Amino acid sequence: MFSPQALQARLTDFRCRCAAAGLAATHQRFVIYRILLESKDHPSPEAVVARVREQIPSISHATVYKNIHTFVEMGLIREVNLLHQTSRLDANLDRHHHLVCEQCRKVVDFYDESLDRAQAAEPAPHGFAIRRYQVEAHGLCSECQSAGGES
Amino acid sequence: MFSPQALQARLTDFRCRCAAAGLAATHQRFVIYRILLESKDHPSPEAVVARVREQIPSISHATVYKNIHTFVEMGLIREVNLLHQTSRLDANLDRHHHLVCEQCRKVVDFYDESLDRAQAAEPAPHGFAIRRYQVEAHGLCSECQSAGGES
DNA sequence: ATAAATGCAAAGGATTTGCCGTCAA
DNA sequence: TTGACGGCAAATCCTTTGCATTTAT
Repeated sequence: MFSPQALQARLTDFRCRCAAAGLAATHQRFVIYRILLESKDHPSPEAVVARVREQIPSISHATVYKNIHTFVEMGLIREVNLLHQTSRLDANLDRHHHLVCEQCRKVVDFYDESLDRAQAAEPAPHGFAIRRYQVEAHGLCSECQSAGGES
Repeated sequence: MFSPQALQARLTDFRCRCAAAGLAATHQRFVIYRILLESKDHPSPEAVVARVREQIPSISHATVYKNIHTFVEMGLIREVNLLHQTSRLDANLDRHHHLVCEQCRKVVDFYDESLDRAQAAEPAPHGFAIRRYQVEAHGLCSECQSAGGES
């Protein structure tokens, strides 16, 4: 994911950001973050648990899950899939896109011709065959804005 | 989601497509599909179970879940979130997009300036505040193409 | 008649919770 | 010292599975 130098830089930043946020720089927390930085494959929390256990065999699921949440809140990492708690179904097959609320996970249809035209200039890497583009616009729905979406 | 006429048309189509696919036109199957057509909110399977139970109180989870899978395979409905089995994490905060394999759910980073420029021409509906755009390109990775991705 | 579909209940996997002991600051 | 953190185990939620019964064709 990162060059060795960039990796070092981020790990140093990490200590600062923990200090700034008033978070203890525990060994577990540090290893979990390093594993995430080194992972090129968008791992699941379970995969992170497995990788961390190679270095800290006794680490618990709870610790890994809690730290992942902390990192997301700090903005240190992101979830690729905002909507992963459950499947979400759509019987509307017309060309359209989705607004996804980062707070409450509401999904709203979004018809927009500019977005319909989104198309890559580069060929897809690794021989990946693209079938369709789907734009997700992430943000806050009006309810969550008024509720104070300072997440 | 659809006008009354469009709804009727789709329900008629539905019977034809079931017949064509050799699927029995059961009452349960029909009601599940109608609920999906009428739902404007991208419901979860659990939400579909709840709505169907207003009409068929005795319907089982298994029936709803199995039919949803059948409908997705037939292409009658789509999943908004291809990646919903588990969270997927990304420590790479650089601007980039994702290729998602419809078959094996692998996620590959995709850097492309054209996609970076994706932006709506229309204002977002319902006062939704867009924070960032994220393009997902859905298709088949090279491994799944060779394996015969005739899903 | 017969293959497919439903319903039930139990199992499975991911994630969260509460509580207690431990550690970083 | 002390509040935050880690570990454990149980609980929860979503989804799948196996099997016996019913139903559509």
